[in-house]
Amino acid sequence: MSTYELPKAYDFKATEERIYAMWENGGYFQPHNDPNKPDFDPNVKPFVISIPPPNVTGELHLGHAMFVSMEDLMIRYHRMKGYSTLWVPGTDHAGIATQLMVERQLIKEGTSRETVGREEFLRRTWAWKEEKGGMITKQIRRLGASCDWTRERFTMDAGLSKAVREAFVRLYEKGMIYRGPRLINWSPGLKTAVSDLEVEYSEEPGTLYYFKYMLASSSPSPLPGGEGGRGEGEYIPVATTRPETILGDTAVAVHPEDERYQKFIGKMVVVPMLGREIPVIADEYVARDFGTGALKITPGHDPNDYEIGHRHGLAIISMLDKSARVNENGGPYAGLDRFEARKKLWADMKSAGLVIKEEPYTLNVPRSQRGGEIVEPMISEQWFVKIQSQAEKGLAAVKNGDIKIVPEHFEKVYYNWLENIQDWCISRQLWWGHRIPVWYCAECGKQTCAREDPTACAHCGSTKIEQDPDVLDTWFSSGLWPFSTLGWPEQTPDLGYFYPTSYMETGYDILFFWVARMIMSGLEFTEEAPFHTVYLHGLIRDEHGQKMSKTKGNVIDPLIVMNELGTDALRFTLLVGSTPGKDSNLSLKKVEANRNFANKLWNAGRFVISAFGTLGTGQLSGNPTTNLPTTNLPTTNLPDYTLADSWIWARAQQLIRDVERLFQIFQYGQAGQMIYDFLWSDFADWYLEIAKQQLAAGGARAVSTAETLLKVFDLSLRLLHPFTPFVTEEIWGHLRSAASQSSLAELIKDWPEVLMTARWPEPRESEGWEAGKIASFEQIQDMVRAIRNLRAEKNVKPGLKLAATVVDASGLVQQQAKVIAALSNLDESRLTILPALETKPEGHIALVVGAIEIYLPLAELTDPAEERARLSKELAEAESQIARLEKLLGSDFANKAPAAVIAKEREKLAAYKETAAKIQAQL
RNA sequence: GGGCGGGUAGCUCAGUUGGUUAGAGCAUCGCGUUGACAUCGCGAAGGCCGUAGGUUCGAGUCCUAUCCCGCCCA
Repeated sequence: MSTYELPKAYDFKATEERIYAMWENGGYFQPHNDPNKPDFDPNVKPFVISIPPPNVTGELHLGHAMFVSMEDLMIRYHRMKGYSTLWVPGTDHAGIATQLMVERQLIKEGTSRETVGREEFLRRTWAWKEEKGGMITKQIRRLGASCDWTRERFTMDAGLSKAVREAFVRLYEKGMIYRGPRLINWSPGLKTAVSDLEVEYSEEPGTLYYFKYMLASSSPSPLPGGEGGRGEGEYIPVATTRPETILGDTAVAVHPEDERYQKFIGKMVVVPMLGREIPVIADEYVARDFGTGALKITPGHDPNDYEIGHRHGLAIISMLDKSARVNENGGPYAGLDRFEARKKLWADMKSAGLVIKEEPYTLNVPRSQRGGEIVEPMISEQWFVKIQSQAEKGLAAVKNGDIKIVPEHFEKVYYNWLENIQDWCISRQLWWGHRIPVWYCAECGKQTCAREDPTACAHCGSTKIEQDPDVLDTWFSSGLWPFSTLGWPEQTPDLGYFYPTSYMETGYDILFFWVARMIMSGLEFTEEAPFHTVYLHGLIRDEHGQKMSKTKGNVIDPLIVMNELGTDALRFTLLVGSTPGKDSNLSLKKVEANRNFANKLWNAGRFVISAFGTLGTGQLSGNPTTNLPTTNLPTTNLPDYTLADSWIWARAQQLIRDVERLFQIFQYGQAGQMIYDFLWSDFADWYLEIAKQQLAAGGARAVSTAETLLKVFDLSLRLLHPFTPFVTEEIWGHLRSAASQSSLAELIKDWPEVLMTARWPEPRESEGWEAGKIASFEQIQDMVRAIRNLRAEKNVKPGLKLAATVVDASGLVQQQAKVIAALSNLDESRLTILPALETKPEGHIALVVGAIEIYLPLAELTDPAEERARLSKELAEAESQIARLEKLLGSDFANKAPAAVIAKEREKLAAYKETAAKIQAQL
């Protein structure tokens, strides 16, 4: 057997890239059962996730790191369970973001989008995409993502574009798409419409302006002429936060029951500075206690006013152009920017005596999600999807359980949104995106909407047709993602087998933007829910819970973290630090701790591997499978498994059950924590230390120990692999090859080539012996801890091996003497174990652990009074526990609690009683 | 205004069918480096689980009220 040497520390830099290439080149990311291949078996269950496509312009941030880690975990787990697993990767063309990026480049070159023209602009955008677009997917690879890159998609690919076209045409033909002038959110800088969801509202300090709406009939005005008077005469006081919109007012509204203003209803008032006369109307929408209780109505520039305008048949005046400058309807203010107009108009009104007062007010300013400029509600000709019927189906799918949302409380959020949904504005005045497939005829004026580009009008046959210049909202194509990526509208083998997909995993921040729209589109176009489970993760914040932002300077770059601490450390931190749907705070300290965990694992692996080298050509204990001894029963001609062997095995089985249970309820973080604790606190801290002894014993004992090390470590690595794929794969590979060169080769003969396709450890029922072994081992742990504790307290030199006398009638200590001696640094040759002891040995300090008494020759280190105090304190503690438990067991608890719970408490009581009695005897 | 989430150790957080001395990481304090690991080991200290009621044999966990903090929608 050759010696197997590994470096002292895990070197992730030398590992990750190599392992990833090995996986990808080995074809392991592709589903093992592929409907495009001849040996396809339709009975194998698929497990499918479509990646939330990042912006093709994007650079990796922690949000990406989070979803990649989470989805990769889900995927790897299912792959190991034997599902034919497919994770479809891809990117999104990100209309606005990408267009802006290319435009910026053009401006740098001293030209512009308009100058080069649409065709050239698109050519440049594609060129940019080809050159730089792969960056984000390379970065996703660094995270260890096991997605099938051979199936990578882009929303502007021919296939996906065809899907978008098909979807649009179908909706159009069903009458579910319409075009018309509506009040929409206009982004004046980008000069495009944006949807309601793309507007964010921020509270900002502003001003509430109070002014006079003069009554038109309140004659005679001291100054003749229709200039709105000089502020003397009858008027309605009105307050507004946006005075410039006065130019577009078409009514003043008051509450019908407002006594102050009832008399004005039906009369006309005069628009300041313009002299237009507009009516005073009554509407219950008006809040009497806000402002002056009278509301100016600007249907062309405010969503609520738009509604009111509709109710009352008011005129709609647009007073801003596409750059948000005042247009011809603003009279003398035409040409001014909206904010300049506000100032000038207010100044003019002031000199006209129409101003009452100004007061500070907190505004809710609508800002564009992209770029942050103030969005202007405006009337504009746009395309809309009638959403009502889709929304109803989307609601039903979750309500009837076809789709489950994790965590559950987001179902309410989802309902709330769909129940109040508005038609979706899908057109964008951009060049980069899927162009709206509608042509207008110059002759008959009708629209032609077609799957293939038409050459003539479908109505009159004229060739004078022109395509709508607008493109579709990027989310329109993203909404088709789960099925368009699989080939829809073609009935491809992939679509047939892998659709509907399984989980949709993403951040809760795009529940409406994306998840809800995918559900609606899926139901609309495929008549199936596109996935059965939605798992929403939280947002990643900095270590004090602050949102990360460039301005705050608290952004953590995942690439830097991976460079410095390793991908596994980052992944494990994100996965274990998160609970479904809850934001989590990331600190580099945690990542560092998890880097240490990877190293711990590495070194545990080194130890296990080193154990193989000590074996020589011993024989195996039997049952040569990956699934470990099915029982702890001894096989012939080998010694029994030791207590430690049985304990670690029982604990490992317990862990497998726990992990499985937690995975089923999406508690991945807790599962990861349990694996961590098992590996560190049980396997490394206790079992490895004991294994050292057992290996040193040589012979059959060493063989069975090495076997247990191998099997338990193998199971642990399998469980951990979905969390930290690189380090586990690397160690497992070494484990495999070292074992293959050892006398344990038989044990690994059914291991696959790589850990990522190894079988997931299946939970099995316990066999009955476990609880006893665990309890015994825990007694040993308690003893060892008590001795270590005392040694530390008394400052016993770490190198000094103590003699000891132990009183134990159960035989456990006798049996485990070596283990106890080694772990608590006792001198085994001077360890006396007695079933009973009449008198306390001279010069010793006593420790009591349950029924076991331990005497250590440390009296000279201790003041007898101090010693009595220590024991008294312990006695008091035990007695208070006894009192507590006796009270508990004397109460209704003993009648009403389940038997098992009561029994547990009785046992505790018995143990405390025993301890108390033993301590009593010392005093 | 409507809805949702949270307040647990100095810090950041776990704690999912209520089971009876509340856990982790980091930070703090002792002690310790000849072969798995100082990216480490051994030990210690630290919490009346926001507050007040209620349900229950039993509440961090369920209910009600209340105070803070955060988010989403209008």
